Amino acid sequence: MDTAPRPGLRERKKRRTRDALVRAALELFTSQGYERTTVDEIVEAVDVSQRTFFRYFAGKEDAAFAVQRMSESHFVEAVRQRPAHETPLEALRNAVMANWDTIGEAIEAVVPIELHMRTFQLIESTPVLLAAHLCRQEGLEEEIARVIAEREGLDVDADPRPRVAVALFGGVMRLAGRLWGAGDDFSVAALRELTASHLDQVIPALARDWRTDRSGGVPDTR
Amino acid sequence: MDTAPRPGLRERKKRRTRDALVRAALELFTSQGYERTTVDEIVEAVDVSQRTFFRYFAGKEDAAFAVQRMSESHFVEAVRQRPAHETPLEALRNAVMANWDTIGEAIEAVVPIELHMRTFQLIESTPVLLAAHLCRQEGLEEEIARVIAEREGLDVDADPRPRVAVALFGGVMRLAGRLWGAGDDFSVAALRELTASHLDQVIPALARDWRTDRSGGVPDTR
DNA sequence: AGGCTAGTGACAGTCACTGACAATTGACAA
DNA sequence: TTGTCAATTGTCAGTGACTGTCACTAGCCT
Repeated sequence: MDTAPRPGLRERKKRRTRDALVRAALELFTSQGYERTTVDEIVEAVDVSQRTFFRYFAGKEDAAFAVQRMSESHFVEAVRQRPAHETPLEALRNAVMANWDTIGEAIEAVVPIELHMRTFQLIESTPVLLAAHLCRQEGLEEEIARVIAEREGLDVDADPRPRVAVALFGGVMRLAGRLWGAGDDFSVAALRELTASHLDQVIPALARDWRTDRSGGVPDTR
Repeated sequence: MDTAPRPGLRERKKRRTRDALVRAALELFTSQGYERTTVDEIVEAVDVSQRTFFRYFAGKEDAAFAVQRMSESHFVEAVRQRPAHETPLEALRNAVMANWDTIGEAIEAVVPIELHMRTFQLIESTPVLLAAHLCRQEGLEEEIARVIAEREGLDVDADPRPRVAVALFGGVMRLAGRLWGAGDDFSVAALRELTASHLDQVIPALARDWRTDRSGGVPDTR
């Protein structure tokens, strides 16, 4: 395993340009709004041609999700490496939590965490970005459903449970994210707390008897 | 209540133009692809100026969802009018089914049903449209969650169950839609069948004892 | 050193979308 | 019936995202 076999000057330069573009883009997006920021402004801040921007990113939108992508793939990996004795929802919950602790440095290498947090809110409050976010979210859920199915030795296409479990999980996560964005404490800790409390409210409810217990968080209500 | 107090020539003309634009747009989108269809092609087919198109629709995307919007608002109304004795998920299930029977004519007044079905597939297979679809879907779910909460006399913000139930329902619907699009029978009946069978598989599973019954469709699997 | 090639910039062009203003046309009253 | 008002529409010009092309620069490799 050679994770860093001397990147070479060219590679280093590319990455520096790319990171600079991401930083500039997020900084501008969060400070003056996504729509009100032009690609020209971004490339001017980094001093490269517009054409170069579009060689690094498929579009303006793509730049906004650059950091999210890191976090997401990191999360999938975290789920994959959860011990087999955990139930699916436990594994997912623990993976999110662990992710918050370990992803920090990787993000900070590109942009300040604080900027990443502001970007998160930006996405939630910008229709075009929210749409794109939900779409990639669905792709992520499909991927995770497959990981879960494999863990449990199930066939994703035959047994709907992995997908349902992941959809439920995703729904709760999204709800927590929305509430965090609507609140007034925009710290990482606050998001962590909120996520944890929501997950801890739902998971035990699913493990309990859903039929006789009416106070849990069960959808068979009347 | 006067639902049709003589629309007036002006109104009739507006509606005719709008419908023609929708028809032309969907026809072109489904036959040559959404991205590969320009607004100029659409307006040329109807023989109006491009500016007029953008006065009727917020964007190219907006035209693609014109019929969906009808169907959705019709569905919300259907849910609202379900008898109170049905459980939330029963009400949702029955509303979808009833919707398939009654929405037909309203759609046919604008575009052929068959075109609407092809549009559905188009949305599922076009990333930009899918993103927009998921976004508006989320909005719809929020609206329905409120309707359900009201039916059951609950507070949406205090009790998560309405939202969870609706999210679950939405997830199943989306899954059915995806499978239909991936299959080879593109008829309305096929989608109806698929939707029904999926719903009928999940709803009883939720009503049963989720803890002891391991074959249902329950997310607390191991 | 010198050739190879990836990465870049400059330029022109397409397409979605918008603001402004003028021309048209249905609505309605005198 | 006719004249006025207001809604609809067309024309024109402009912005901004995004793409293809081509020449050029700069790491890389022998």
